[in-house]
Amino acid sequence: MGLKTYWKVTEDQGYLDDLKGSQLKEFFDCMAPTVVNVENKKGGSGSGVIIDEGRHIITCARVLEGDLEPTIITASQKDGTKASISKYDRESDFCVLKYQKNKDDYAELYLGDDTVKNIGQEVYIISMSAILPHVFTAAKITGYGTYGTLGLDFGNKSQPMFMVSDISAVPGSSGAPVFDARGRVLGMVTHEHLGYRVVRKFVGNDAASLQATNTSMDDHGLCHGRDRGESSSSSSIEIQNQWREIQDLLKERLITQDDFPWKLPIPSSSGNVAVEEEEEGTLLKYVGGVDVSYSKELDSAAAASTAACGCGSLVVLDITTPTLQVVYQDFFLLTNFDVPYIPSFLAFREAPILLQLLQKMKNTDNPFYPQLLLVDGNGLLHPRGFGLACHLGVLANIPTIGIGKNLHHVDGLTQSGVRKLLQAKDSRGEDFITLTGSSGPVWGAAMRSTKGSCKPIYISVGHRVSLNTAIKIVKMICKYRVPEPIRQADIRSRDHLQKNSCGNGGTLQ
DNA sequence: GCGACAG
DNA sequence: ATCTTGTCGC
Ligand SMILES: [Mg+2]
Repeated sequence: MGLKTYWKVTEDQGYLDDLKGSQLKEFFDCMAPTVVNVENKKGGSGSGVIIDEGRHIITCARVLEGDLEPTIITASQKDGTKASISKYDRESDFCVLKYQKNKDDYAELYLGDDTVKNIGQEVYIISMSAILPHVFTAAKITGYGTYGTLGLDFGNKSQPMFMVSDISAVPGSSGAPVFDARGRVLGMVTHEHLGYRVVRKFVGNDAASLQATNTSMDDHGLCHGRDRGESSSSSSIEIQNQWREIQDLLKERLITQDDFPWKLPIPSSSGNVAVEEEEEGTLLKYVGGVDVSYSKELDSAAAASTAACGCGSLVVLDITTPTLQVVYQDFFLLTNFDVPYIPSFLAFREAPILLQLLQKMKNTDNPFYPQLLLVDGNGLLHPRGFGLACHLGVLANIPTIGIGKNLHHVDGLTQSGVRKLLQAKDSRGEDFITLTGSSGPVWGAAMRSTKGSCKPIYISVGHRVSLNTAIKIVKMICKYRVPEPIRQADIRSRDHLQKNSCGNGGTLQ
């Protein structure tokens, strides 16, 4: 019995690597004994984690539903034991329990406010419901904020939170610990919101709470991260400043050169796809497309508000087939979606949904996981050079290309100006122009993807694919004006939303 | 100050 | 993005 941590994980430039293969099971076997089930007398239950030798458990306050003597099931106490409450803070949804029998393994709390720099990091959630054995999920940190900035009308508005993508809506995961790859507890699961989980972060302030409850600071693992004064407000300006900060941070991880393990198929003059000699290395075969469709919320409760319902889609096409066959599709339905669209902040509306779809494929080791992702939205062609395509690429660490169907006016570029240049170029046989802003840099390219159309599409670098390569690839996957992966994602998400959204659930054949 | 502004 | 009918042309 003692402190459990997982040390086999490697680190790269200060970032923990994701757990791979057999590490996942090892990690689970190592950390699961620290996770307990908490059941209240009303029959409601959630999870918690043991944090010291003194048999203290952290869980979220709402799990108790007012019960002052919940029942705990631990790895060594399968039949349950009563616990008392050492600390209860409804405002920040934080609760410390103490139980008497046995000593169990415990986990280390990570009290830090540097989660911000870890957006994109993979985290691991273990929950324990009353009946099931421990349940394990890998997820990614997709954003951060506070109760206020996340739009949650509950408790202390400045309580730091972060969001994780998480596919399994496991009952009993409230209060479940969210571990980093080392097995340190970064936070605990609280709400589900807009299709992802909200995690209450543990920060420096919580150390004081723990000391006040006689938890022994010496014999339990407490390690402090870099703390920063937490100030927040939920005004639109403040949220946009926070979002800008996230974009600037993530941009440091952006790669704008070719950096991928596959090779491009070279279209031969006969029209068939020929291989650039059978060299070593895989060919590009699976290209993904993502999109989100929306419609008005029909639900009576939310009808008057701005809330909408939506459907995110991820499709994968086999580009080695002449018809560009769709070999995979998945959808994510949303209800009560009220994150606004604000120009240049599209990623904060759509990325959490799309990341979740990617994470689901990754967690299930799906053989069609895309080697490249085309994104319905710009990459570098963005006021701060970090549009949705960059955002998704960095967070999911996947090569991406940004596709815009309209021009986002940046650095003096205008629709009409672009079209004039394109017409001039057209007479010289070229079908694209590079978009050079009035301040110098190249933001992307405008391309006539169909012979007849005068309205171009806008291609820009997302992540790990250069502009030249992006143009080559887009040219080979355009059946119509909009590149086929995006076109399919668009068509299928709208179709799926129409057939499965509010009011239509299950009533259609 | 005003307009423009991916999806 | 969504709400929407017809209409023009290949
Ligand atoms: Mg779209």
